[in-house]
Amino acid sequence: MVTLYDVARLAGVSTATVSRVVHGQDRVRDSTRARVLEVIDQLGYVPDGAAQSLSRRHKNVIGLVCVERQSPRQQYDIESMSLLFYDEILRGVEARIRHHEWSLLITYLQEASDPDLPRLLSLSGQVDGLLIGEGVVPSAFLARLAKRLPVVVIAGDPSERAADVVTADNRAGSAALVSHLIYDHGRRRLYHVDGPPSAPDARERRLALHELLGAHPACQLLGRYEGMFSVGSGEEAGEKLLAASGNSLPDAVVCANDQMAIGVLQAFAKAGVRVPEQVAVVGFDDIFPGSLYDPPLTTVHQPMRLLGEQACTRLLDRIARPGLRPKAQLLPTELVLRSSCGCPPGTVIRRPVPPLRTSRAARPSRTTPSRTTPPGDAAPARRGTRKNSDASN
Amino acid sequence: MVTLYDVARLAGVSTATVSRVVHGQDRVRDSTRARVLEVIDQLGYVPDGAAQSLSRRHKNVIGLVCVERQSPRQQYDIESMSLLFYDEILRGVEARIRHHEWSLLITYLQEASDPDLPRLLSLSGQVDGLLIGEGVVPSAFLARLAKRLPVVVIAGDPSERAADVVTADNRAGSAALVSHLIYDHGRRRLYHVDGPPSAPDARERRLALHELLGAHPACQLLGRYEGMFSVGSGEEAGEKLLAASGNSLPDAVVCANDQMAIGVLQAFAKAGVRVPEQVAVVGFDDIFPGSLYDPPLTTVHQPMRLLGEQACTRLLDRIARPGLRPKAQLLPTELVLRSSCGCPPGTVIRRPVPPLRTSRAARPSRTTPSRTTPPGDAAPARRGTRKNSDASN
DNA sequence: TTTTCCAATGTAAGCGCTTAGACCAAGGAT
DNA sequence: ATCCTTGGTCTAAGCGCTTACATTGGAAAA
Repeated sequence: MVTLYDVARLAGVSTATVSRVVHGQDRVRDSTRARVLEVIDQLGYVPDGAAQSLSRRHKNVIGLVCVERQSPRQQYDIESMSLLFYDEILRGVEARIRHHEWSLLITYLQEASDPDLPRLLSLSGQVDGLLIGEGVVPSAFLARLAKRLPVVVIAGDPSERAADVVTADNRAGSAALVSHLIYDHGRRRLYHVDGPPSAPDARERRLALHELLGAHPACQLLGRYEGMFSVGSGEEAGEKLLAASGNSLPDAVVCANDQMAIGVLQAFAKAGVRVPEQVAVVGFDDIFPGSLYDPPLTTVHQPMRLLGEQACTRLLDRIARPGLRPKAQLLPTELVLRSSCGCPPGTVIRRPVPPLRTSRAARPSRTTPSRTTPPGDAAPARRGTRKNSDASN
Repeated sequence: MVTLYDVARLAGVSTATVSRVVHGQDRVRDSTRARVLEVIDQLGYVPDGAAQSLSRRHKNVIGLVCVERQSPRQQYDIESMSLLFYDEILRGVEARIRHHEWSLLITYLQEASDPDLPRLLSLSGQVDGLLIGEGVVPSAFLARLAKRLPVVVIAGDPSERAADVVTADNRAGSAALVSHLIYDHGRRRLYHVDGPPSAPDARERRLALHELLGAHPACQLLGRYEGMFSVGSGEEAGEKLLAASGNSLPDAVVCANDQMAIGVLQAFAKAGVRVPEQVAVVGFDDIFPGSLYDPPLTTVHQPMRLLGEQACTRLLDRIARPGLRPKAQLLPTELVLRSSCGCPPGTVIRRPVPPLRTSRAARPSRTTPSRTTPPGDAAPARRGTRKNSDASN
């Protein structure tokens, strides 16, 4: 291994000078610089990152932790689309750091499996800051991590207080989508394919649905299935629903994400149920394949790439200036109207979703909230175009 | 920051003892261990990765470099599916290192843009080994890198000698697909939508096509379009073809990858050309959305995840035992028959592609080869099921 | 000429960790 | 009683780099 010393010796200068040449900024005589540069090139010297990190007091590396839900089953399957989420986030993060001299350390964790937490801990020794996807890491553990280094959670629970959170405005998005179903299409009898209880985004979406339902006595929730965000569980939900409801189908099936909506679509197709004529089906997230199904899926676009970018920006900021207080940042979503909701075939409308008027209600004090917002507050809210919305700080 | 010294002092032992406790293996009296562990927990001590890397003589980090073709245009577009490739590779790599204590540093580079090479170089100072996607990094530079640390190229030119290469058997896959078109569907007049000249995989695929064509005088190549692997360029290829060929369409369009095949499909759909009745269209790679188009795309499955896994395995191996000589490893592909090739609607057949009999011809001595294999050697070859095939070493 | 000043360069003290080798009891063998 | 072991622990020398501070040798100022 070629070290700084080797270069210094061969160039007949001190290590300090070589270091200065390598980093360019300091004043070094041109002739000296040229000589050193030549030796560097000749020897193929590259500074050792570990030594640099140790000497400066930071590593210039941030960690991205992707918490996968459940165990990965099939290999190359539509199931793995849940990872699509992280791929996009990754893209955003990468775009953000590309031109700064930061590196990205990436790790995938199984959902909250205990043996993984130590991995997270040791990871925290290798980076200057941590980006954690999904709010699945226990809050207590998060607090412990956040004490050591800046942490920002992506798509986590916006009421998390230990660390920064950057997440889509799930509540507003869900409200807009359900409003569309109720007001624009007159769908009254809804069925809910929910996500796992541990998922904070599913919770926000569910809350919005319930609020809207509460505000409209004419509407009713026919039932609920607790899925796991996978296509398979969506299919099961569809089959169960079909078996249970005989010939009185609901007007619409509201799914907590696109994968499950696709599963429902598949179950319906298999049973010969026509969508949206007999039932509307809507999802959430706007994953790419959703537009390719028949009928194309109506959904809410979650700005995943932007999520990654913003989270990264925030993290870099916190690393640069420690001592900031954690805050939650809500990114606006977009209603994506295609035809599975009842809109005419060929429809492709993207409609920005403004923050809810009572967005403060999205951040209840501490405990898991249950219907904190009084009914009637969750009106469609489809004017204005304010862009970002900080819930605090 | 809490250091080893802090722990040692508080526990009343030496740093050596603390270190031994942290790493578990050495003999430490139980009572001592317990005391140290307690202090560690109380202080929330986590070893500093940089210091560890410096002290042991390795970092336990491997780098994954994804070389993106062209500049990323649209945001959330089907175009970005080229990245799908890396997402799968990433998955494979991650799966491989998950249970060993390695970390993954990931970097995206613009195709061979000069200012990026220094980034690669400095990256090489932060890792123990490098995985480089696509054979787009200039071979000379690769050699320079490989002198410093183990490097394995994923999906690169199998004739590369400076570094290890792990790649799909593009030639065999392409041969199998074209044979299917010619023999099973009697398509004689072909049109080729090729990839960029810099892409080694496109070259292998092209070579197989030409060999087959050369072996069958009854078949002819009606034309060729040089695309850039994007949907857009595929669309353009389709339009150009339509404009040029009037009402004498080719029997089949062979595309160098799925994105372009999808583009062609879209152009044909727009013009009312029926696939596969009027023209067959086939792709390569088996990206996920291909199965969702109408008609579902016939293609060759490239084991991207496996590629990542194997490449990683090889890299780890080389890191463990330096001094191995670089070798190229060819991974088997799979023919994926759906209906865009002329197979009846609903067809879904996956057929393993055995290595070509003359697989040695796939590794010409040094220079860019041109038709090294004598015509007639590229027969359909559809028996046998040998699994892996090393072209050398 | 002497003094002053400053650009250019060198010296050396860490950064936090690992680990070879030294040291020390406490048995066990002789 | 003396000499070896040997398990448990400590000492201290690095790992390769950065950087505060010291040094040096002109050029400018006096």
